Order: sequence, then structure tokens, then C-alpha cells
Amino acid sequence: MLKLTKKADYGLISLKHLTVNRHKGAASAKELADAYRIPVPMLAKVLQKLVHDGFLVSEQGTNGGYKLARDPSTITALEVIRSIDGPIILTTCFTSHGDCGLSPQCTVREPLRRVHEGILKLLDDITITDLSADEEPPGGRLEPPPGPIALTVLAH
Amino acid sequence: MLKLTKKADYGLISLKHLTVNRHKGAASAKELADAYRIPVPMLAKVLQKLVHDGFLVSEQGTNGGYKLARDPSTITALEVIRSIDGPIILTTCFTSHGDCGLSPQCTVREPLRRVHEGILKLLDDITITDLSADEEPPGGRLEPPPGPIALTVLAH
DNA sequence: GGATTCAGGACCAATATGGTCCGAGATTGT
DNA sequence: ACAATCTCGGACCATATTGGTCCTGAATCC
Repeated sequence: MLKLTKKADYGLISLKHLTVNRHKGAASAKELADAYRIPVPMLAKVLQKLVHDGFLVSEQGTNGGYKLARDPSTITALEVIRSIDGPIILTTCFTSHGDCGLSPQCTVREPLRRVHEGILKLLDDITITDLSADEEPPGGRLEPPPGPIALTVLAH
Repeated sequence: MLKLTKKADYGLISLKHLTVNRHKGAASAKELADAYRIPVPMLAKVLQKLVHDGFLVSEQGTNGGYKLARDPSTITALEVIRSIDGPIILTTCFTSHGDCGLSPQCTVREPLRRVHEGILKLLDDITITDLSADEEPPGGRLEPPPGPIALTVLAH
């Protein structure tokens, strides 16, 4: 079906939220979950992964929560998705073992690999700041829109 | 996990095979399945869908099999994948009902939609002939490679 | 008529996803 | 310092999708 999982969605949403509301310290899982109507424990797991992979830092105890660990402009959608959803594999072929499992003649692999890399590049060119660019909160610092990076690609 | 299903793989492989071996009439499901070590009934279902959606025509009876119904250069990977795997939806958001199910503030949607359309375009720019371009069978007609269409995109 | 080949449905198993629960550790206020 | 409270962290279950099987029926060619 080729779709992103909800978890990845949640992750991106959270990172965006934390970027937009960067000035107000940490946000707890509950806060985020409430804001976006996401089941708390679900989101918690996503956030855990993001912590584990170094996108966020967590603070425990009262008034704890999650904060960005890195500059959001250096975090790409690709990284986040990979962190949460695992690897992106277009065909089961080129996962690791060059051998396809199918016959040696599985020759769609090479052409598809290019598509695959195209998708990767697409996602790799979108950063969290890009996601957050549209609407900064009232009073937030308006940065000059970094330009729709990957869109040169999309514009026909 | 964001991967193509095997069925879609099988479909593309079959179409490619039928393109490359266009000159020898129809190919039966069994033939294709054997050539690529694919379980026959599985592949049969895929081929049925491709017939149903007008990519192939089937011939019954002895020496029957499947043939291309359209010029392979007009068949895009996107069409095939959609036919077999169903719609491609990056986030659950913009399936149809503009409302996300999440809060109204689900604002990653718009930026992601662009990625989504990028992927679509990528797949839409790859035709079956592109897939088959690499290796024509010995004796097959060598057509001038139509040029890696979508690759302007991929080249960094 | 028999062999072959497609068509289509019902069915089962493995895996991935979505979602829930409870325990461990920190922080804050007293 | 201590306890209550709040947080994260990891184990756990249910459901949906995917991959794959099996069987019956109809059309075509020899």
C-alpha cells in the first residue's frame, strides 16, 4: 500500500511542534498527545525512539518532558522516518544481500533502485524546519522561508 | 516500513518480461512463475488484476497465456503499482476527507503532500520500457535507450 | 473428449501495525 | 531528607495487511 505509518506521522508532528514551540521549554508526552488527539502511550513510544536515536532529549520528573536535541534544520524527514519506521525498502530485493531471493534474472531491481533513491533524496531534502515553516506561532521569530528545497524536483 | 508489496514487484517483473519477450507470443502464468521462482497462484492473482485493469489481455486454452494490451512505453510504474497495491498514501491524512482525524492543527500535512506528489511523479515518469531498457535479450531489437527520464531528478 | 490454461472465490499463516498496561526513576515541595 | 507525584521506559496484546494456498468452474486447442 506504500504508506507512511501513523507512528512516523506522529513523530514528525511532534518534532514540528517542538520546533515551533521551542521557546517554551520541554513538552510532555501528554501535552503533545492532547494537542493532537493521539493516544498517549502510543506517542510515548514514538518519542522514546526519537530520544534513543538522538533527536530528542527527555527530562523526567515533574515538569519534565521532551526537548529537541539537535537543530531542527539539520533533521531530515528521512532520518526521522527511518528512525521510527525502520528502513525504507522499495522492493524486497536490495535490502542487503544482493541476491534477490527471486531468480537471478530479477532485473527490475536496478531501474527501481533509482526510483528508490529518488524517494530517499526527496525525503532527505525536507527538514523539520521546512515542515514548520508555514506557520510560526504569533510572536515566534519569522525566519525567511528557506525555500521549498525539494520542490525544484516537483515542479514539472 | 514503507515498502512496495511483493505483488507489485511481481507485476512489474511480469510486465517487463512480457515486454522484453514481446516477439514470442503469449506467456502463461506458469512460465512466468517458473522463470522468476514465484508461486504460481500468487502470480496468477496479480496477472488477473493486470488483465482486469487493461494492461494485459489473456488467452485461454492450450498455449494460452498473457500478452501486453498496451504499448509498454505508455504504462507507468505508478499505474501498475496503483492497480495492484491500491492507492499510494503517504500519510493517512489526505486520503479523501480533508479532515485529518487528528486535530485541526495537523499541519505537517501540507508539506508532506509535496513529498507525496514528488514520489508520485517519480513513479509516473518510469515506464515499463524504462524498466526493460537495460537488457534486451540477445537478438532482441536494441532500441536507443530512451534516456533515464526521471534521473534528472535524482542526479544531485 | 481430454489436456491445458485462465478466472475467481474462500481460506490460512506470518508479520507489521496500532494500541494498552504496568514498573522504574526523577523532581518538587515540605 | 522524604514522600507524593509526575515523568519516562519497556513488556505486552489485538487487529489489519500481506503473502501464500487451495479448490471449483469455464474457455480453448488438439
